[in-house]
Amino acid sequence: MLLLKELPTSQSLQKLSARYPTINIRAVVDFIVLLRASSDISQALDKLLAKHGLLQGRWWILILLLRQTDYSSSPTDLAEKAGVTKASITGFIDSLQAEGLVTRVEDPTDRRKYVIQLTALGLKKLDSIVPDYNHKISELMSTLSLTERDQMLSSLKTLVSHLERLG
Amino acid sequence: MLLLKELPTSQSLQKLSARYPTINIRAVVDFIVLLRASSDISQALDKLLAKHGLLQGRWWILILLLRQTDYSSSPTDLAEKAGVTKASITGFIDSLQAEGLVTRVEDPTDRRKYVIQLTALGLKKLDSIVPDYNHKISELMSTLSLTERDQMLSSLKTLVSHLERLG
DNA sequence: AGTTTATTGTTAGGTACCATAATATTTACT
DNA sequence: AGTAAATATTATGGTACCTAACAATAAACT
Repeated sequence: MLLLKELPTSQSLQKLSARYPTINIRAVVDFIVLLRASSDISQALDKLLAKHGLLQGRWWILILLLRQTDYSSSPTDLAEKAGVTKASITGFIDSLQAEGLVTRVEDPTDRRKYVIQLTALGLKKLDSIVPDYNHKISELMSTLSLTERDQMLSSLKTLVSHLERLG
Repeated sequence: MLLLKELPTSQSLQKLSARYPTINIRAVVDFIVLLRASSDISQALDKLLAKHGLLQGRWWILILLLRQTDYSSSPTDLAEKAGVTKASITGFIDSLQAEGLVTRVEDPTDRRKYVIQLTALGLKKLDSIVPDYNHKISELMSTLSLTERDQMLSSLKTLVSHLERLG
């Protein structure tokens, strides 16, 4: 998603303030700095996954399967847990199946259903990524103390719980 | 971007820990909570903009133009400040121009160049959005004290400055 | 038992947001 | 004058979504 690299300068803020006198500059700047940082972190994760030949969509589907008993789940369940439509899940499954990382297994009790399951190859792939992923995430997060992390996450949760103020 | 709605449960974490004993659970959970919050905030902004008939890409281009003297800038400059390629900018400009929000003005001194400028309609559109946007962002951010915001942003900046640890 | 309703997953078609590579035009350099 | 560099666009393609319509099946109702 497009997001400005260039944060507002004091000059451009003065300009904005002149045209929109009621603006709360501090709030608007804080907000964009927050968005910018979030986006940078997400993009860094993209880059890490790309090194392992994965993209975010497929990655999170694999992680969801890893969490399940038998490493398997239904498309509907995956859709709910991933927060996308079933139609979107179909695409991800197609792509993962094409690489042999998951299979569609027919449900014996209900012929409408499929069980999506990690293959041995899929699990092997995760084994080759997750330890490295864990280590790097741990390295990154350890640049903050536990207290700082608590405070940061607590603030973020406060914001999230008030997001209806934007709508 | 796909991002899990479903955060890990203690059960799934135990499972993960069994398979990957070196995992730093706290770090991995903190990281996904951070991503989840960031994504929620970004999506809430999408929703706010959608109400005004805009999407993030076009919105940020308009904001960039608003910051410039004469509300105008070159495609190359916009590309740099937005952090996308010039080819991508061409698409955004096409779309904005189709709605009459910006114009392409030929540069009199260099016939390769165009100046992208907000139209009166574009400015009117911003005038109809920005005060509302400002007010809502201000409302949202005011759920945190200035100190909390400072701490949160400072922590985020620390993380961003160490992102090379992921790569 | 037969009909309607609901559920499951896929397909079809479309949009937004990006990238790379190739191209045309124009300017700058030597 | 000839080559190199810069500017913007087009062409092409990929990822990540969506909605709406569909086919198959199962469940509920009468």
